[in-house]
Amino acid sequence: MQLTIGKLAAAGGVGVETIRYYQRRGLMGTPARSGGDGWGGGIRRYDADDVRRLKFIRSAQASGFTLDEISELLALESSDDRVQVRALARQRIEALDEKIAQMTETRAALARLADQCAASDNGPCPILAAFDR
Amino acid sequence: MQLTIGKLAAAGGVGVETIRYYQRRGLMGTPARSGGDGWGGGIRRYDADDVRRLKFIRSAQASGFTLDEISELLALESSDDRVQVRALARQRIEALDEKIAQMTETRAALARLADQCAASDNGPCPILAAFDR
DNA sequence: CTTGACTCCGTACCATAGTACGGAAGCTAT
DNA sequence: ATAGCTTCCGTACTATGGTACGGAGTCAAG
Repeated sequence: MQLTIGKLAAAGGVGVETIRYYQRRGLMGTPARSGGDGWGGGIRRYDADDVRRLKFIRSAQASGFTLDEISELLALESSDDRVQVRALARQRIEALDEKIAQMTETRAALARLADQCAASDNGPCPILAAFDR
Repeated sequence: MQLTIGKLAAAGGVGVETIRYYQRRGLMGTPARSGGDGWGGGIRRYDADDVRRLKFIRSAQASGFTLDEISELLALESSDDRVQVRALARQRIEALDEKIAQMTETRAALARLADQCAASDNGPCPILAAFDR
């Protein structure tokens, strides 16, 4: 499978400029522009690994990791330091657990708000009160 | 309870500049600078409601809402439109549920990674593979 | 009644994560 | 072989959420 940057971007659901931005940030490599003969020349070609890498970046990002944190994670891909990898993974799991807990709390507060707002029929809905624990 | 902006900021765990930024954004009001006589004059005073509002902003923010979304939520505080309030609350709950699900998935992938990395003893840890569903 | 901390306000600057622009060169279908 | 889409690359601009700065005014304590 050989992809142009446009196809890669489409496969990952991002814009071409985003790929180029990730390359500048060092999150993705820039493949050699496979020279004049046979196939391609002047234009860079991407493969399934690049698609996987891109999808990884997007899902990590959707989970609240910054690009710097994702870089760190990706750097371990080519490292042999299993201790480091496990440590970082656990650290990130903890961070996620905290965020999930926070979100779950906010979710409960919003549910409370909707309930209280459905219950009474006069006066404004107690939005701030719903968040007072 | 009468607070200066500095105390309010401390109570909410933010910097003074952050409060002023929220005021500019319309997330918090700027109380009148209670004039020359009796108490205060030239300096604005805040109260417990402001602290509550500030804490609300911080927790909504920690749950991934943008300041614009928080504005929208806060605008309902003084509104009588219960239908609107409930609709918005439910919409936000759905958004949170999606984010929580995404994070839970990423958490599982990271746990998989830590496991696999602990299991085998040679070669690099399969970071990207751990995210291949 | 002065000193030193805090407030007020405008304006400028910062990091993060892109998005847009524009010219030159490459590729593809007719 | 040429029109027309893509790629390549540098540079510039955007939005979000602050943070910093500087000068003037205010307040509480000694």
